[in-house]
Amino acid sequence: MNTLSPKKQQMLEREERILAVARPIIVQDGYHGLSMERIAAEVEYSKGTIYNHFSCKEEIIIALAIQTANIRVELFKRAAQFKGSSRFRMVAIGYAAEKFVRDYPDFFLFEQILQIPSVRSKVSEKRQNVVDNCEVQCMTVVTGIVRDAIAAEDLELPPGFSPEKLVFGMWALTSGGFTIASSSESLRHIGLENPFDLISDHTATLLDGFGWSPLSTDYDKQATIQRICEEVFGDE
Amino acid sequence: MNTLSPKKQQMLEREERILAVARPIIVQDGYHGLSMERIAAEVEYSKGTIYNHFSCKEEIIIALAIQTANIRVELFKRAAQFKGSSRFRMVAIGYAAEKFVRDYPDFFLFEQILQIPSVRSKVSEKRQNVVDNCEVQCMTVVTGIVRDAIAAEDLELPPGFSPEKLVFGMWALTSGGFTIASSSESLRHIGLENPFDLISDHTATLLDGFGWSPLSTDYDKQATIQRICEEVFGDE
DNA sequence: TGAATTTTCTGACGTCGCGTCAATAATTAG
DNA sequence: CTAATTATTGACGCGACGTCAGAAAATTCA
Repeated sequence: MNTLSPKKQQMLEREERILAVARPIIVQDGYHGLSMERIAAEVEYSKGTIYNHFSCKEEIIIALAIQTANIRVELFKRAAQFKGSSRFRMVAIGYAAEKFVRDYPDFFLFEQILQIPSVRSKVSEKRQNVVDNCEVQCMTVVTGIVRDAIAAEDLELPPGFSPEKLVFGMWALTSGGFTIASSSESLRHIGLENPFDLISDHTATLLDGFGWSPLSTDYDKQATIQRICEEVFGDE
Repeated sequence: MNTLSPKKQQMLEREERILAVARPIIVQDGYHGLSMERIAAEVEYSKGTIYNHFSCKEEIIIALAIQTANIRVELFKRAAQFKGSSRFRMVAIGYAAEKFVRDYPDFFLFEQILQIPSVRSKVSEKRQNVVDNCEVQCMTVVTGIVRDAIAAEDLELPPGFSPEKLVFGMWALTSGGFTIASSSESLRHIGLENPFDLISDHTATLLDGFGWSPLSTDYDKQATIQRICEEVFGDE
């Protein structure tokens, strides 16, 4: 079942090596610093061989994004399993999102690059679907928690307001927040530090706005996060 | 005072022409479709002359962004002057933001491109400051409304929670929302249409979460927006 | 084992876009 | 009207892209 033909095995290994070489290049020197020639030189294969694996550098970038996107899915799934009320599980998701951004800041760079239409149009539909699917998986996990909350009567959504809509808001707030935090200088102009805490405060307020109990005023956030760290992610 | 030397005048005019030519190119063919050669050909000047105005294509993109960013500042300033309670003025801002995205969708493309570090590093600090400053101006306008709300006792923020922090949340939510709406396919996967209404609902809920009165449950949103359209933007 | 065949790898090649700069044309000053 | 200054041009060198004919390696078969 997991036995691949040694041929394919070797192929995959080399693919990993190419990605491993490409990652620091793009992290350090950005989109324009990454070139097929440079990868070929560093990985010590010819350009043609690299092209056998990836048809352009954008394809490499999305492959890097996929590696990391899978990790996020895992983090979200783990967070969703936190033993506690729906609202606390939501806090766990927030923590997972934050942890992900902290641990894999590169991902945001890849995502930004891949958002550009003229970049996106160069990558295979297959890989695009994989990233999209990762995002959908994450959102599905969160939607599940929203449904659980409704079932448990921790939350009542306005008529016609689907769980997906709530998740959209959370997603917009967090991804927008992380994007601003990671890129915009306007933040410091305005005297804000600690964007992560801020985002977490805002998601809490938004959920309060929906009346998702227990409200953020009724539980000890610090203690909850403490528990999440220990029980879900095994951090101290 | 507004008399520029005819030299400079002519210079400016040509700059406008270059930008006017570049805009549709990048809108249609994206970042990679835009090249100095192509601009030169279409504007019927030589490449060298184009380079006299803009030192690279990224510089042209940011110039395009600046044109549009100024419009947003104007929209926000106008919205802030809506005669009504602080909460309604906030709704007006939301409407302005939405109107801006509707009327100038290109701006998001430019912003996305300019967010990429390796692109950003190619543009002059001067122009970067101009865009940053536009963003800061917008946020300052909004912050002013928050302060007014506090002064009028429509809103009480938690201790240590500055108006700027609230604005950050609004900004994250709307810009994140618009970004997802404009790019991600995940939306339709999940069955969401009308992202604009959704964003507006979420901002309302977030403000409700802060207890900014009148709460969204206590006023007629449709009617308010109607008034805003007429009184602030003169739309029917 | 060794020749034949298939597969994989290679780097030179044509192309394109960038940014420069010496030469040329236009403008202004004297 | 000429000299000096300023503006414009496009050819040039460079680097990256993506391709492909041929070299090298691996595999098959007698």
